[in-house]
Amino acid sequence: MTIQIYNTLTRNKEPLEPVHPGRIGIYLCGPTVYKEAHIGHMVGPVIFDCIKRYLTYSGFEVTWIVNITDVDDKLIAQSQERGISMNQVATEMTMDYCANLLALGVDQITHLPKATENMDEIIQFIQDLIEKRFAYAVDGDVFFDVAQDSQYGKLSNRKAEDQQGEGGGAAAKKRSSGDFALWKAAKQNEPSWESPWGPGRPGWHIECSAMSRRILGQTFDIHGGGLDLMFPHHENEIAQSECCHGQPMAKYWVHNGLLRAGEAGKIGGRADRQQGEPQCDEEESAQKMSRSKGAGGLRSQIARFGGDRIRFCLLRTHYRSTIVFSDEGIAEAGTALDKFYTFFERYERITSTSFYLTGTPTDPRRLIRRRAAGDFDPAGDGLLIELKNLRDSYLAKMDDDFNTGAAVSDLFQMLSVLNKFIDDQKLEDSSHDSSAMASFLRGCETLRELSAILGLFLKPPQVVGGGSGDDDRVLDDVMRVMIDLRTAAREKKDFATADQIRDRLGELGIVLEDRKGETGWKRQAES
RNA sequence: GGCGCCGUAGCCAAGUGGCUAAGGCAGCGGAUUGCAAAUCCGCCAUCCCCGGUUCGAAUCCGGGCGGCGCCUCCA
Repeated sequence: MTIQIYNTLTRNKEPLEPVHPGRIGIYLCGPTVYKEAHIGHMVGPVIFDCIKRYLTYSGFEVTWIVNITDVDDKLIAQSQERGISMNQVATEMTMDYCANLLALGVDQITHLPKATENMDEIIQFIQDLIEKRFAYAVDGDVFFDVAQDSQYGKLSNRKAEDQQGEGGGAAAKKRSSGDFALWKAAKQNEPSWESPWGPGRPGWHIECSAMSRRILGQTFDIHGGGLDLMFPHHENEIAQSECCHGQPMAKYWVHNGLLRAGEAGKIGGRADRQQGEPQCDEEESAQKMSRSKGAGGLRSQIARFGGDRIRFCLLRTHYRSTIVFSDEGIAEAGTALDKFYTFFERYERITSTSFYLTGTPTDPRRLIRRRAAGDFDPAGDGLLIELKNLRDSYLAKMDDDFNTGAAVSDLFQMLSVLNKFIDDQKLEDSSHDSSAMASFLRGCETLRELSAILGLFLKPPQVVGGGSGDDDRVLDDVMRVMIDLRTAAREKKDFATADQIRDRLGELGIVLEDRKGETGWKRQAES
């Protein structure tokens, strides 16, 4: 019943015990907003969105921070390249980032603090470190003195010497190569802030130490980020914060696996490997998203496939493992999710209400029933006993380090159970038993409850294809005509004509479904 | 070179000491259907290789082989 959480710091699962009972603070390293977000940037936010939902569901009051790095070398480079201010670049890309988050259903973030809006806190933090002799200023730069930190490297199991940090001119100023910049003196024409060491800007790591302290305190519960940030970024955050405060920065360090762009075919060997054919092509190998061409296509991908589908692709795998993100994977997720969408249509025909409104008294964002509230007594009802077992199984998996990949299977099983119940009880006929209907409705609430934890099915999928509402209304009218004509043909046993209509529509991506007494239609999912 | 991860069915993917190894996609057989679609039922893996620990291992240890990440301000 206690939630277990994997802690990178100890390389073990540990029971989640908050610093302050009943409350949990989460800090997730967010993006540097210098260009459009890509799908790889969404992995952390999506999994942490689920984690927050689940913790809230489990009774905790959760504060979740995602920082926005809006001052940085790459931002400066972009602004110079585009001839606009750094602030303008940052504003544009922050909006892009947030738009993508919302499209994927990530709406649980409490604060999105920006580095540039926390300069006082950052400067104060650096001053504290200098006073405590963990940092030193040289010609307008300030460096962290790694040699003073006996604990350095405990997160990633590395030594200070491994940290290269700033090269070039900065290297000469450092006491040792492992030292890293807390403050960088401004060069010509660079945006800068006044400080005790002269005009400059913060180094990469310090904003996280400063902002997490301001909002969450000196020691907070969960610090997250991609696996690639473990070293040097998180290691340096720990060094700064723990040297400054003399207490742990975060209790649990949670790292999500990275995404790779999947390519069909054999994976080629490493370039630096000597043996074997030297001719295998790098083209073939799956590659990490961050530097690949996958960037930029995110918004169109979400528009094309729908946020739930992308989200499902990310949640069907355990968050700590690598996700291979491929076209085939998206297509497969589409087929899998269609089972749910088909069920929701069925639900609507039976109940005349939208599944998306089930158990949602108010704002869909708040659609998190408390765990205790969702519990129920099956009271000997066969359907409810099955669903209760699946619910228990699901919750046990989520309790075990947020195992969304495993939990998903219970959702599919619930779907089968509910579909079977509809078939067996003939709920689609008018003559069904009212107590069966009551069980059904209760069962659907559980499906709603559990899928909401993953942030799935919170709203209907947008109509794929992007027609305006008017177009859709016209299309629906036209489809009525087609269906009427076909129905007439079928009644005359003119199946050749009926099948021709269905086949031709099929070529257009429209699927007809003959049910008792009526024929429905829908568009085939985009793949 | 240093640190770390992974190898489960045609594909994706849970499971990390003990019931018949989840679930999804694809496929096959059946129910249903005028035929389909949707839905339901059934079938479909002994877990990269070798050795060890154990009453018992996909799960622990050792050794191979193979894939991947970080060590470059990339989530």
